[in-house]
Amino acid sequence: MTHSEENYIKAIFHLGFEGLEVISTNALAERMETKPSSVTDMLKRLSEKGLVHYKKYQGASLTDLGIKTALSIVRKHRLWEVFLVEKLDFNWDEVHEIAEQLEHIKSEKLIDKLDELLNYPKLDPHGDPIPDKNGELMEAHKQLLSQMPINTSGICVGVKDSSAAFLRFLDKNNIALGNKIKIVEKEEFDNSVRVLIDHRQLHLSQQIAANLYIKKINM
Amino acid sequence: MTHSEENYIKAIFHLGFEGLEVISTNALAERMETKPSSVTDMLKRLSEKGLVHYKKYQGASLTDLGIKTALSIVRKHRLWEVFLVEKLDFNWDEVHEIAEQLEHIKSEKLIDKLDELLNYPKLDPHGDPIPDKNGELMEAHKQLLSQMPINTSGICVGVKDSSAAFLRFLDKNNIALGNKIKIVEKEEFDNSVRVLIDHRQLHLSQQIAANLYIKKINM
DNA sequence: ACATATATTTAGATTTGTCTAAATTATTTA
DNA sequence: TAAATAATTTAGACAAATCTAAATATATGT
Ligand SMILES: [Mn+2]
Ligand SMILES: [Mn+2]
Ligand SMILES: [Mn+2]
Ligand SMILES: [Mn+2]
Repeated sequence: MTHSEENYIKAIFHLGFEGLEVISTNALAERMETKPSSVTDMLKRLSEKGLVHYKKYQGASLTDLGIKTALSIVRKHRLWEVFLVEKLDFNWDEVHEIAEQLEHIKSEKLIDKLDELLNYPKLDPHGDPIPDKNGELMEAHKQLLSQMPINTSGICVGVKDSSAAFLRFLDKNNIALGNKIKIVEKEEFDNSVRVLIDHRQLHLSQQIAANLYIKKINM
Repeated sequence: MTHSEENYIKAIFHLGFEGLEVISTNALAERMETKPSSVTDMLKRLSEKGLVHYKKYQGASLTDLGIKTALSIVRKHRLWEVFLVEKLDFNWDEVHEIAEQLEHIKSEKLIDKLDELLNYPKLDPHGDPIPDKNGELMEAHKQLLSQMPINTSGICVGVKDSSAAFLRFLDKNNIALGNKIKIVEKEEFDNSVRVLIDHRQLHLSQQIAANLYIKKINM
C-alpha cells in the first residue's frame, strides 16, 4: 500500500467514526484537501484492491479488510504520538504532523517494540484510544465540554472547531490544551456553562462548550 | 525532496566515500538496483535542483548543497539505527531496512530530540560515524582487518559489508564491536588470518578479514 | 414532473519514477 | 586507426497520483 492509499483509508475510517454510514466523494475530497475527481480515481483503485465497497454515485465504505488496515494505521499513528510526547518531550499540539509521516513506516516488529517501550498505552496524547495488536479499539475517553455533567473534572484535550476565530477566542481567555477544567454550573436557559480553569471562574457559551473536547480524569 | 531523490543523493555520497571521484551512471544504477536509463533521468532532475554536478557522459558528483543534504540524511539514518538498537532492543543486523524508511521523516526537531534522547552518540551500531547537527563528520581512523600487520592489536569498530548475512556470521562467532582482536598469523596462500579474540583463537577467511574494521591500539 | 442546482464521473493532461529497446558516444582492442 | 565492445543517453511506454474542464447522474424545488 502507498502512503496515499493509507491516508485515504484512514480518512474514510475517521469519517465513518464521525457518524457517516457511507462516505460521499465530496466529503472525502474535503477531508483529503483534494478534488472530487481525484477521489473517484482513488476509490476505484481501493475498490479493486478489496479495501472499500464502492458503487458509482453511491459513495464508499470500508470492507473488513479496509477496517483492519485502517486500525493498524491508526494504531501506529497514535503510538508514535505517545512516543513523541513521552520520550521526546514534544508538546501534544506538535505531534500530529510528524505522526502523519511515521504511521507509514512498515515494520511490525518496530511497532510491537515501540508499544512495549511505551508500556502498552491505552490512549494517545489527545485522549484517543489506541487499537491493540488485534485491532480491538477502546471507546474514546474524551467528550465535548457541553456533554459533561456538573462537578466533573477533566483536561482540555482538543477542539472540534479548529477555526482561527475559535482558537483566538481560546487564546484570549487563556484556555489552552492541557488546562484542568471543572464544570461548576450549567445554565438551563442557554446551555452555557460556568467552569473553573486554573482557579479562574469562566462563563462559556453553548457554542464554546460544544467545540471543546475534555478528557475525563478521576478526582 | 522525494524519498527517491534522497536515496539517490545518499548513494552518490557513499560511492564517493568508497573512493570514486566521479560517479558513473552504471555504478549508480548497480547501487540503486535500477536501470542506467532511470539513473540518467534522475541525474538530470537532481542537476536541475542544484544537488549534483552532471554533464552528459561525464558522470556525476555532489554539489555543496548535495553534500549537505546527504549528510543530513546519513545523520538521520544512523541516529535511527542507534535508537532501534539502544531503545528497542533490535539486533544490529535488523536495523538498516527500517532506518532506510525512517531517514526520510521530515522534522528537524524530531531528529534533534532523538539525538538528545540517545545522548549524542558518535557512532552507529556498525561503527560508522554520525554527522553532527552542523554536518561535521568524524574521521574514521579505522582499517580493515585484512590490512593489519602481524602481531598488531586493535578493537573491532565496524563492518564494511553490513548485510544481515555477514552480521549474523559475526554474531554466531561471538565477534562483536568493542572486542579486542590480535593478528597472530597471516596465511599467504589464501590471505586468511588467525586472530585472538577474547582469548579465543579464530581462523578467518580473507572475505571476513576484508569486511571487518579494526581501530588500532597501542600495546 | 420538469427545470435547476448539486454531486459525481469521465476525458484528457501533467509530474514522478520507472521500464525496454534503440540510438549514440566513449573506450578498448587488434 | 578502424572495428568491436562497453557505457550512456534518448525515445517511447506505463502506473500512480494529481489536476481542470466537460459530461452525466442525482437531488431539489416549485
Ligand atoms: Mn499519513
Ligand atoms: Mn491523536
Ligand atoms: Mn531510504
Ligand atoms: Mn549503519
